[in-house]
Amino acid sequence: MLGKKIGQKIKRTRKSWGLSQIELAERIGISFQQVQKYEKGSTRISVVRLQQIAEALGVNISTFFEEGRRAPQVSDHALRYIPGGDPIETIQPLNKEEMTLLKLFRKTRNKKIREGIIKQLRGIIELESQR
Amino acid sequence: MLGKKIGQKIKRTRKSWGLSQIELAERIGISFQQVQKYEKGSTRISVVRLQQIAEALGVNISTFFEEGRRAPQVSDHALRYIPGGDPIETIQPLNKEEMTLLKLFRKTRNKKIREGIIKQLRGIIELESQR
DNA sequence: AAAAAATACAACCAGCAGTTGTTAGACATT
DNA sequence: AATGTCTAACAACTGCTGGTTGTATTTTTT
Repeated sequence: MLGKKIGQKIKRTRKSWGLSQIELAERIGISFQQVQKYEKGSTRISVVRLQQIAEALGVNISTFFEEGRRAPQVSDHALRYIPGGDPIETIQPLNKEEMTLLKLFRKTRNKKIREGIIKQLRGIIELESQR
Repeated sequence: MLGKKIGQKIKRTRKSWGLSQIELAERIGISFQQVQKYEKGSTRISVVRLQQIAEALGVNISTFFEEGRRAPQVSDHALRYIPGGDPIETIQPLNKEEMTLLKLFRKTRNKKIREGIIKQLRGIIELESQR
């Protein structure tokens, strides 16, 4: 199944406004049959379409993504993310371990040694990635 | 242009994790050239795709919809708040070598090994300091 | 109970999502 | 400095599917 969940939410939201498929379709400039497919989940909805739909229904687009129940478990991956970082050069904020690493690395005056550390890491990753 | 905004955010998020287009593409099972198109905004991104991308990048999908909220500049804040994490000290911008180090370090999934690297650095510094 | 409106289902087609191929620059390794 | 590797931009091709129109069925209104 494709994004069926989202389709159901579209339908629900549409109905909550008392709109028909036809009316919604007109608002976003497509055929009502296509709206059917969205709601049924038989075709993929592009992001821009969903934005149009959200606008036509007067809701925030994130509405369609919110889970009924919230899974509080987030990857520590995600924990370190800061929304809307800067242009290209931005990096993820450093966690404590990474901070330690960086400080120590900066104290290492010898260039060869720093290069060695990096080389070593490369080797380790290569090993790890061998499955 | 199409959802260019979103493409830029994808690119930014990907880079912040030090991932290449290829790596991201592999994670979601498409060609890296297609990732390019997403980032450049030359093709529409379906919602399910964006969900895959969000998952591959370890961020919530709504991240990509939030309007131009920018992360505070590092230099402006002595401390940063990371949800669920410890406060983070401000750091100097990373040079290229440090950037490389960090990327590699982050790819090292084995905790023991990361700790080993740090331990090793401590030893080296100790050696260097006794002249 | 007939008309009208809303939804469902099917078949068709053009556009584009996704592919492969090539090229070029940046880094590493010898 | 020569060579290989990794990354990314761009072009050209193609199969799939997003979107269409047409028709049938259900639900609502009068």
